[in-house]
Amino acid sequence: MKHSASDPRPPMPTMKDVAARAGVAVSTVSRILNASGYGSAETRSRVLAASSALGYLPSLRARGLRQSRTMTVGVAVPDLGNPVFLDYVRGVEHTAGQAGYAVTICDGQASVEVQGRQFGRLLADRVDGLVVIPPILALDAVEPFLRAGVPVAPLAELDDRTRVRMHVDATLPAMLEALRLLQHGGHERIAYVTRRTPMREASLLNWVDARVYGLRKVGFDFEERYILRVDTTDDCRAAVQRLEAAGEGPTAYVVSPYGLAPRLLAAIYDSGLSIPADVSFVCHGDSDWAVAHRPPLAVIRRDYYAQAAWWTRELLARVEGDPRAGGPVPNLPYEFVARGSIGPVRRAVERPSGTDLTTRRR
Amino acid sequence: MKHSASDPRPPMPTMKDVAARAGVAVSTVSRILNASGYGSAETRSRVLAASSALGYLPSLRARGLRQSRTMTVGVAVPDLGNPVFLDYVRGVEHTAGQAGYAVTICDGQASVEVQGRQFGRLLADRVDGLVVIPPILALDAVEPFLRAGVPVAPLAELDDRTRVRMHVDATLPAMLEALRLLQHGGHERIAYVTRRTPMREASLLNWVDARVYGLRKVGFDFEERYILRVDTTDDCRAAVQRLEAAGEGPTAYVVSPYGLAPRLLAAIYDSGLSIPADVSFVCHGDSDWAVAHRPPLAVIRRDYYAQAAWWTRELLARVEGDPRAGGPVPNLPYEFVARGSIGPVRRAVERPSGTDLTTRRR
DNA sequence: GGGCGCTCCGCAAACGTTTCCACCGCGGGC
DNA sequence: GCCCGCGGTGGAAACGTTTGCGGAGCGCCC
Repeated sequence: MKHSASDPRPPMPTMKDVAARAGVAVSTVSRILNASGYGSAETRSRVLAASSALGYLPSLRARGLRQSRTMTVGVAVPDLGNPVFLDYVRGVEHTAGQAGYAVTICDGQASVEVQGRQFGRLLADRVDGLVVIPPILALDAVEPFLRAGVPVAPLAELDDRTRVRMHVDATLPAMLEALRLLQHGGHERIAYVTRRTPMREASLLNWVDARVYGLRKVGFDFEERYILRVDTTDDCRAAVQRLEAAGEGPTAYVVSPYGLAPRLLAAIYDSGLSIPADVSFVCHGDSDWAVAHRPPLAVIRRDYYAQAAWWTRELLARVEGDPRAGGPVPNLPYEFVARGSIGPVRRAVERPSGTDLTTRRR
Repeated sequence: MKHSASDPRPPMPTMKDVAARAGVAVSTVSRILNASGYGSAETRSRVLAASSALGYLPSLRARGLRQSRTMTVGVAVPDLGNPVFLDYVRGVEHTAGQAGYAVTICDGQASVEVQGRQFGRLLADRVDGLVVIPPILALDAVEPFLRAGVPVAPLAELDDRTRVRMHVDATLPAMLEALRLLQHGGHERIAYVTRRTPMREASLLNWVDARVYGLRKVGFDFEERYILRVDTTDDCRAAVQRLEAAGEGPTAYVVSPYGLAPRLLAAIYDSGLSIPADVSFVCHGDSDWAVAHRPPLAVIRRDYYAQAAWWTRELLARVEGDPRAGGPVPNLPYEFVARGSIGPVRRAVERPSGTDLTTRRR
């Protein structure tokens, strides 16, 4: 596969060109451009002049080939569509950038295959390290990094026995706080809303329900019928209406993945319910939209930026060969923010189940 | 700057290793791994076996160095925080991926400097092409690409005379449609809400106000006092309250950059106004949140995915040396979606200006 | 005055690929 | 029987850097 005949693309100037123009050897150019105080003032200025005159830009490929290090780390996010992950990415970008590393963003697009391909590319590109934001989709594709000795910061614990990932979910205390507040307000029928089709199929038990299990361990248990697994807005509508029709509508909803919040919200409204009079509402992930909502939505939020920053520092330490233990993951700030969408239970009149709930708006 | 002493990182297997293990020359390995039908069945299987046994992965840096092409295109987005840009990115990712190209995402983080650095890196990395999503922040940093003959798809027209960018904003007809509907509903005091600090300072006139000017050309003119330039939620509150206090509150708001919609919404509610009874509301960029809102928000949306896909195809055609004119940018679908947030003007009673508008919620 | 160290610089070897060229054996057409 | 072509393979050059090594020039101390 060659270029078409018409290919007058002027090749970029190389170090040899600079050397020729300045009348020195390439090695001299290299050293002057890289080392800080090298060469006589005269040659240095000549080289610098030649370099900028030609618009010279060193080839990172050649450099990376020669040196072992590429000064690049990858960050793999499951799905850029979720703003939560953007916070992570920014955390990685900033701390890595500050340390002089470039960052390659890999958007997994919620697909195991896509992320797998990206991992392969990252490794083939010889990145110095990799930050993987949970949930890790292509878990198997992480292995080659470890074998090649490339440091990986999974932001999670890899359970070596089962090869599945247990996420270090520090939001549990905040969730518990929210649930306690709800219970205190008299709520008993609390629904937990999560994805139906998890991003990574195999991890259904370990990721999607991690919070449910985690909460069970610390003393809070959702009723099985109040665990709603939904994807689309229609799913939400169906789930809500089914419960309402059965006369056992929840008095509060806790929704887990960020993207589900607006969908469930629409479903609740479409069922004729109002917040917080009929149902209370808590979701994960703060945003301007949550604040702009009326009533403002109570949220559970966490400083993902700081979390990513910490892990990135830990990763870079390993990259630089400093095997400092790093210690346990620091307790990063999480927060439950109570807002107007939470109120005391008030389901005085159970509406007749025959009520028309199927009113759709366009 | 060397590695620390402890650096037992096992080097990744190279093609030489594979060759040695299979008992052939490196050139043979290369050809077998790349060309489709090469070599005797016997050697081929031996090489393949050796390759996978060693977990061999070709070094893209070396390959890119040897060949002129890197099979990589960059996509530069001004700010990943805006979901609109995510659609663009996905469009580029998919079409480029389908053509066998890898995509490097560059998040400009709404900063001229950051994007400038990223452009430099992209060029130093010798990408085959670059898709830049408007607004282009580091316009000057595009120049080196052109000089180096690297194709660039700016998704916009570059005005060679002034070196500033005129964005091809096909949403104008949709905006006009929305405005006509508002006017038809009796609205006369229509506010236009946009950023105060544009991402790229120099392009204030050319980007931020492009829509205002564009509309003026087709016959719609905003009053100057109704052009609101805001950044934060507090800005929004101040702007709204100032107009309200002066007794000249707008009866409709049209908000331009995506991120501003929820902030202005909060400001409107905080001023005690309700939608659409007091004011109508239209914003750019559809989302689940806009639909979940009550009333649902009218939006102006466009198929950015398709737009990005078209430009990517055009770019790749140039990369492959096919200088097909490509013709004019196809008319990509845009849409004005009228929803409940738009209603007829009804400001029967002008509320007394002494009303307490400063009620804040936490 | 000779050796020594220091600065400035050039040569050449790597890094891991791809690819041009040459070599070899072999079958087929003349 | 000879030559040509061809499939299979190896050797080596090249891509653009970095870097170890060594040579040249020069000042300085003993």
